[in-house]
Amino acid sequence: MKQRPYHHGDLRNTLIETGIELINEEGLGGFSLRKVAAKCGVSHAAPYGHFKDVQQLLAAMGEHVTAQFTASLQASVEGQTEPLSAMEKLGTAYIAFFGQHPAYLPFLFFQSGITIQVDGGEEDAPAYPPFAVFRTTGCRLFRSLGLPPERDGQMLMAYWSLVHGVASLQSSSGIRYSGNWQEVWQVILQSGGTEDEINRS
Amino acid sequence: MKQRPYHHGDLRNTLIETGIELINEEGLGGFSLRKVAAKCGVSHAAPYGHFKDVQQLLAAMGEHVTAQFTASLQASVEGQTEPLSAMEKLGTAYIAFFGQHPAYLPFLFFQSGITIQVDGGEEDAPAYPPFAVFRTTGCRLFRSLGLPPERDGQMLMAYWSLVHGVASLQSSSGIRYSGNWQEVWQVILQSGGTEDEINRS
DNA sequence: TCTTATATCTTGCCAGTGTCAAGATTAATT
DNA sequence: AATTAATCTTGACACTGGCAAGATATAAGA
Repeated sequence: MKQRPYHHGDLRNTLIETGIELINEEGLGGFSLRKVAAKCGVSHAAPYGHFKDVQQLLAAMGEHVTAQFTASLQASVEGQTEPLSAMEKLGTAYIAFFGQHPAYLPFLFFQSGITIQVDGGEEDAPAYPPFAVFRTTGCRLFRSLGLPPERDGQMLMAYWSLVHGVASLQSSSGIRYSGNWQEVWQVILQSGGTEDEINRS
Repeated sequence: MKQRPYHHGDLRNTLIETGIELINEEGLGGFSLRKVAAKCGVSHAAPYGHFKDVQQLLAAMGEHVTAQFTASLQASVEGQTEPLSAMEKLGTAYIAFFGQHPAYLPFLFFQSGITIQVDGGEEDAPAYPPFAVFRTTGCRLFRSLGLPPERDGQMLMAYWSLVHGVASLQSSSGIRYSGNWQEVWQVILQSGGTEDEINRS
């Protein structure tokens, strides 16, 4: 039996992955730095060599999960030729992701210190990766529907907010809605396909 | 100087209100049972006479805040004769509430153990009070637009999800969207006003 | 009124948490 | 080989939620 060497070798990454495992197993409330350290077979203060804070570990975990989230969204639209179908698949994937990982929503959006940066006009900060998938897929749809590009921002934020709201309401509180969610967020997609006048201020 | 009597007199309610104050001052992360107790001028174990858990205190606080929330929504539609305008005002009030109390969204929807019960068809459990305002206001609008009542569920959940999503994205992560939010959630309201065919499954 | 019982609050304690400081151990560099 | 730097451990501190036992005030019964 070879016991672990004094130096772990790749503790930083192991902490991140083990921390994510812990959140999936015990939820966000069951997370603690000392549990993660113990799960890695390391003393309770070892993480402080790699993260100055518990918040910093959570932020690193958040980035890791966000990358998986982005990849999941990307995969959902890969190879979709029909723009409307792609947008629907994207919404489904968004909600399914948080349905399969109930702890991720409070974790990603309230605990991990990740900041969501949508295109802010003049400030050219890197966009929030999941939103970039929305923008790519959405703009493709809007062009195919002949919508003016000026409305892209509105439509994107509307669809994103709607999908995010569905995910939140489903994931957070034990919401019971007997209807079909898919029909719900198709409401907004149908709205884009019509030629309603937009002459209210 | 009259020091407080041994028996507080109304500790249960004071704990609830002081706990809400604490959350508003220090955020959800800064909340602790002992801080609340100290703020009430009472020992750290006194709350256990009124709540078996910290979760139970949080739940009671959540109900209290939910009541305020409901009142705020109700006030926003009071006296509104135009159905569309009422629905817009309702959405604005929903988002404004969490904009003014940034700590309430994670608190209400992830921490406090309140359960959100939407009309579940056969089970006649009490509906989530804020949603009841949505239903009243929404159905009034949908009737005035001549929409079939079968679509009420979809439309209500869509609008609620959208507004909730906007509130979440705004309140949770430091989201930066340079556009006009009001235009965003009008997208979905406009969708109801048209006669698009609904013959997709 | 005096005693008893009940509700309420306090003190003291425990395990668990995040965080820091000091020391121990190993890897890297010269 | 000797020194330096990186990494991990141990021990401590203040804070947290929760429990048990005792103190105190109110209510009820004689």
